[in-house]
Amino acid sequence: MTTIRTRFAPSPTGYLHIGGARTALFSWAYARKHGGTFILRIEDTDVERSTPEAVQAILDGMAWLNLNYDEGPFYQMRRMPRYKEVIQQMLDAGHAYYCYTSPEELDALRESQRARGEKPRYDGRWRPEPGKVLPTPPEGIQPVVRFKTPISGSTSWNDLVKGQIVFDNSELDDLIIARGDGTPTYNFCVVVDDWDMGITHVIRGDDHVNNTPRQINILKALGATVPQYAHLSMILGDDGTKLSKRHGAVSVMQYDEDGYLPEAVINYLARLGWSHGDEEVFSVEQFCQWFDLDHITPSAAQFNTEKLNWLNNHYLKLTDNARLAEMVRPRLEARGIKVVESPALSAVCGLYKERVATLNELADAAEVFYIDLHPETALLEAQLSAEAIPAFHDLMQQFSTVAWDAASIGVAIKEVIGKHGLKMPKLAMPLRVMLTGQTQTPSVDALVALFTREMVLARIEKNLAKKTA
RNA sequence: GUCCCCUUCGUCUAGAGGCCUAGGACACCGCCCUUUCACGGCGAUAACACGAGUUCGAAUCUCGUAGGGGACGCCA
Repeated sequence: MTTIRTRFAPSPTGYLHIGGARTALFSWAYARKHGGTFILRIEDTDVERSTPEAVQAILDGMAWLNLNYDEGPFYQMRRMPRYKEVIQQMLDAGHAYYCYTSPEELDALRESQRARGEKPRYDGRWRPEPGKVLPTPPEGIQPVVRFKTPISGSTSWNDLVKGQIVFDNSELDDLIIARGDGTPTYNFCVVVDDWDMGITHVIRGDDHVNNTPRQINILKALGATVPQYAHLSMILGDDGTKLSKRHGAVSVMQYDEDGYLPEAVINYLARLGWSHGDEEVFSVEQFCQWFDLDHITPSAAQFNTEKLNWLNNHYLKLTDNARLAEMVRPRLEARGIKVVESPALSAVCGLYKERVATLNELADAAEVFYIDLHPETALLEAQLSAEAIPAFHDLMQQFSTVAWDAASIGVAIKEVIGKHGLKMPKLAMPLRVMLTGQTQTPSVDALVALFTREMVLARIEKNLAKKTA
């Protein structure tokens, strides 16, 4: 029984987006599930568009999601000698040939084919055949190398996600495996790498389905073992359209930025296109145990931020307060807010984590504890009735001596409203506004207890003064 | 245009011929909890794209139609 070897092979032409992250996650999980090996391979043969920054962005994204690889990262640009060696072998074996057709001629060919309603494809004019007389190679043209695709028959494989897929070889043309300058092209590098690296399961995006028969044919020509393929359908944006810069095709690191927990993103992505019965919430460890290719949905899935938010809130509630504070602190500091020792940020996070979807919302909530707060006058006016003012003076009296815990504070508040014949909201609502500038807060006794006694007294006094002034 | 793929509640999905009067989750709506808003609890609305066929029986199998997506590069 051979061990499972999977790979994630992004091209470093941009950040790691959500679709790529899911592909990586599934490849990774499949290897983990079977005690196999997960390989990271950087497909950087497009010198024009590949950048070191993008490589770093991909590495960062994977690190954030905790998708660790066992081998690599391998860089295709460093494997040039190997590719050239194999190209020569194919040339020698008659599996490939030189083609002198210029890009301009190719364009013209494709255009005329399209005009006739045909599938644009190379017509095989330089393909050697028994008894066929080839044109004389023109001077001064660096030929490309084309793979000699079988002319008849069909190529098929049992896709582990989509089932049996068959392509007529007549649909495939002789693809270029080496450019005029001798550098190999994508489909060829993939084949050589998957072969050399002993990949057993190619788990990749749906957009590669059409490349698969070509790759299988090259693999066969090379006498290599054909791996198993699993093609994952794409992820659509929140609005059901293709992911793009405008909606959702953001870097996974954007989710970090936006205050999502990596475990929430992993859990969400795992459930997007894969299922284990009715299970919705599970750890990565659990996911790795359950993961299989049989339960991957073959159809495209629409990203749903609402559900991600729900999951994130779930994981936020599970996270201990100290860790939350460590994640919220830099977010507050980035806003220029100095987080002081008291009120304790961990306690603030503990009280508010029930009610927020993201770390940024947690930071929003925590902010009022550390700034010089000026509640909106109109809001205070609306909440603070004249009859409540004497009660607030009493409340300050009580607050200056009461034991500083939520229970005692609650008792003190009840005493005051009882004495003044007020309903709870008459006092609680303006108090919320004075302390936080908002009418929606956790229960008022717990809220008060979070602040220092001095802060509470100061905030009440300041707002009372404003009111009476 | 040609080839390939896809199609269950608004969304993610369960479902491998009878267990389906189609289940779960998010969202939405209602009720409860409550000192506001959340959280939580309970409940409701909501789907097998369409048409044929196979079968005693089809969301599940076959064919067709429609719609959607992908690919047709000296990009990956």
